[in-house]
Amino acid sequence: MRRSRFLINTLKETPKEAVVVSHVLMMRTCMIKQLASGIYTLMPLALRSVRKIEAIIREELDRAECQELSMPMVQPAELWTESGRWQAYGKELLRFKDRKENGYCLGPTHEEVITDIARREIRSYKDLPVNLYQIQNKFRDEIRPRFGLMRGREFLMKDAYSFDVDEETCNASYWSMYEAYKRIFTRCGLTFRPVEADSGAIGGSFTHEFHVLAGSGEDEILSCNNCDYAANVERAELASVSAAAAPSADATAPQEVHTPAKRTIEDVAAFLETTPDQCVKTLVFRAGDQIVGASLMGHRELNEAVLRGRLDVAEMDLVTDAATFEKHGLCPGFMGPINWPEDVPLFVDEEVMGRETVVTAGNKADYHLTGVIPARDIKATEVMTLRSARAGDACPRCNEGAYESFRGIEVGQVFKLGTKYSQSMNATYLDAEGKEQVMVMGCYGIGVTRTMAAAIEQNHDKDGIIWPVQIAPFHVALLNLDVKDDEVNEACEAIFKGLRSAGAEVLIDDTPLRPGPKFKDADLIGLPIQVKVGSRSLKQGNIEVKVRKTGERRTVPLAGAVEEVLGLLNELGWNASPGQV
RNA sequence: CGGGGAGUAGCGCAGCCUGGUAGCGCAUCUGUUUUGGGAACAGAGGGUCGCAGGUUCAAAUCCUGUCUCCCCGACCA
Repeated sequence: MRRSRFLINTLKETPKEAVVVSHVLMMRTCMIKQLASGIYTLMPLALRSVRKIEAIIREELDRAECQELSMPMVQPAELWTESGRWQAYGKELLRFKDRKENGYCLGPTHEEVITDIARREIRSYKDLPVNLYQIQNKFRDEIRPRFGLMRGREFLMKDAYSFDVDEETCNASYWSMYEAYKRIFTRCGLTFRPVEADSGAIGGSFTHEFHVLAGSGEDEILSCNNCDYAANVERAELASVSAAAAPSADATAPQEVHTPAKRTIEDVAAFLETTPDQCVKTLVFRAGDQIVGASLMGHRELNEAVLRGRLDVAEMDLVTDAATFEKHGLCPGFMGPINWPEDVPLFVDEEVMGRETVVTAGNKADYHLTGVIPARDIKATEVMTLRSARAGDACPRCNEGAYESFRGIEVGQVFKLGTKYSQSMNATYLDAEGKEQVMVMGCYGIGVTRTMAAAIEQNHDKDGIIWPVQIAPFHVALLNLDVKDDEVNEACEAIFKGLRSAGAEVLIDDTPLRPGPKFKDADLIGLPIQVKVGSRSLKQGNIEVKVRKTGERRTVPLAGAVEEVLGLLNELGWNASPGQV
């Protein structure tokens, strides 16, 4: 493709609405154009990369014996009423009516449609298992679309659905997809982690999320450095802490210490010449119409979701108003589990009870207590796991490793659905005894456009994108530095044809710009290999090759240029056969 | 939905307070000179100032309403 014929207007300046790197770089390279909030046109450059990702997905799913189909994006309300989601899905489901006043929605996902297909077409256990997938635009009316393609309202998704005769074969389908996903993201040239996730409302099932690791990721992931366990920090399990032994009868009582104006854990710890992990902090929340306290060690963060779940409330806020503190005799900045007001339930993290002695506040202005023995002194309404896991915590699975922390972008999820939809929509088959059975389902999603955004989040530098070769829009940027020089033009043409006949995709910069802007643009667009042909080095019979990722430059004879580039592309993983990954 | 910010040329911005009919940089087009890490000069095109009312002799500017976009939070496959 000739740059002079390719629709791409790069920007020197960053459009002000873009705040994350993938959004900025996609705007600057003319990959996407915003039409409305969370709704984008994929320009030719972006679409080429999307097609590469799709091709990898198709190859790997075909290998896993999945079948591609295409379902309508517009779906009738009746199907959603049948599954119960017309009510349950909420405002994220974009609904509308046709001229006959019939209800429709734009598909945010396709469980209803695929289950309808399955119940019509699959009648016998001999027809199972089946795995059907599509790659299609989805629409979800997100509360707050943001970050370009990272969280759009309309986005390209691969969604697959498996149907099995029972739990056991469903598990096999699930793990087959899990393995396919690992191959897909590996082949996309991405660094990722499969992460255990919470099955949420659908009890008894299991699910994994696939996260591309990137510092800008929205999710924090904890991963064991010894075994395979990895989980979103919100639901990472913790090794339980056993309570400390009861103290001897003659153990000393807590000592009251004057700590004027030392309100934060850091201040108190510093003042008392100790560390936050020796001090107990206590927070007070309003959950509905009740006030509750929560105590945990000072270096910990409270897992609010756990406390909300325990209290069975959807919302919970930190208490900040003086009136409430006063009403319960609480002293902000000096709240502790000792002398705790009886009318306020107090939940204490088990880690606190595992300590022999701790420092706490004493519910008295400007005073803390040292030498508090939790087993003797703290009267908890309930001891439970309130703390969030964090890097360094022992792994609860293997009991040998410790957690490491990563930031990740969720690009895929595999989910064992069980019979949620097959039950409600009556998707059944006849087993070998002629008895009617409910199919067992799984669903499997990959955010294709989000994967592309995540690839950029993970692979860029200050100059621009650094495309993994497998999903790069083109493989080579061929820069003609002197379009008025016939020899340079001929050399470019020869390299262009040579690379193309070897299967490499080349974007040849044949514009009459000066070399400087061409170099800047090539770095910005970030194709894996740059080939620079100019009259200066061509006089010596040479051209220059640069590897975008490493910055390495080689001067090579024109005659060997094509071979050199192909070699470098292969080193970068181009044409790696699927079996090698 | 709560809080904050912004809509003026394709992009980035100034002008608004103090009303007088729109400007700068980049980009685009023409020409000349340049040509290996975002060139210089000369010229040109392009904007109903988000939209609708109102005040006024006169509105980008003041007032009212409204729409859109972005950020933080809540929420979320």
